[in-house]
Amino acid sequence: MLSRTGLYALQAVLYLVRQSNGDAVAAATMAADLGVPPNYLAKVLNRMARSGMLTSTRGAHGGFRLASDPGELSVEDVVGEFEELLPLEKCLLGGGCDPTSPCSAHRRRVEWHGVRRDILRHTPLLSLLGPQAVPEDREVPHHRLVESMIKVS
Amino acid sequence: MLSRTGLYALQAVLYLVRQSNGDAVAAATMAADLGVPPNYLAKVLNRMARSGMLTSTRGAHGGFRLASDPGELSVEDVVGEFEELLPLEKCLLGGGCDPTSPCSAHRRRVEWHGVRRDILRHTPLLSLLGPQAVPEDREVPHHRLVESMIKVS
DNA sequence: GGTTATTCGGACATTAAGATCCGATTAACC
DNA sequence: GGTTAATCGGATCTTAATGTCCGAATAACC
Repeated sequence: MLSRTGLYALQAVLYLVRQSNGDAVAAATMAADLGVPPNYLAKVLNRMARSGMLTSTRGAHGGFRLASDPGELSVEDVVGEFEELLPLEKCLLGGGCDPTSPCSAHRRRVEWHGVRRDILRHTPLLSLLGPQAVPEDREVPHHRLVESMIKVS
Repeated sequence: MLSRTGLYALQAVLYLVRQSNGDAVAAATMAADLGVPPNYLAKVLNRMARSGMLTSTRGAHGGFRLASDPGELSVEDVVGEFEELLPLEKCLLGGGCDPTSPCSAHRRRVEWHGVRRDILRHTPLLSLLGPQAVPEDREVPHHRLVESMIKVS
């Protein structure tokens, strides 16, 4: 469900959260610490900087910093930039139902899409760092979980 | 999370469930009805036949049939064949923790893997065909859902 | 102002998944 | 037994994601 790229983004942000002295971190050191491909991580970081999630400074002592309070971030905030799952033209069951009056299976897929986004949006980034930090842990019906795992698009 | 191939497998089995007269269905007709690439679907069906989920008969009036009662099948039964997500050598947070004494983040990932499999295993295939057919719909903690979406391996 | 450490971003390479092609085999039907 | 309709499975092509390389820009420090 998460692309490798999205996973790198998540790792990078979590890394910066754990660093949390004010220093910028160079892409190369971050990559070495995380054990991920340095040049590719650089690209991912660059993209995150352009999207406003990180700030970057060039030159000596440069690198990347979090642009905002990580306590405010959701998983979706981090990962959304890298996950394009928009179109839903085709019906899972193969009926040629058109977008204006979709069949029931079709409608469910659209729902799933929303469910997934919703869940990622409502999950605080920091909750991934430990079981202690999960505020308001809502229960989700079992079958919806499966639905959210099914690739949309 | 589901590969496209896994999705094809799911579509194919659901298609056969909905057919449900005793006739075998040719890969080509199934592909046409579902709107998926015929030659590729043929390969997927072939693999399912070899794994024992479908039976295949060659020649005229040949094609594919379900090998067993679909009511007994879980989503995992259908999809598991196509989803290899085994190794977990590396720790998400980059600490070089070894497999014998993994760090807490590492341990969580192992959990996630199990959670995902468990969920797919406990979801009846037929529950995907409509909201009516979901027996014993257990509730799952929200954060576990997110964990299960994070790509394992 | 020169040197050094870094990001920036475009061009290119690699890889795995997805998809296609086709000849060989097999079963039904005449 | 020949024809037809299907699976079988190996070889190959395509595409998108991932990953590498490198020159240019830029900021800190001497």
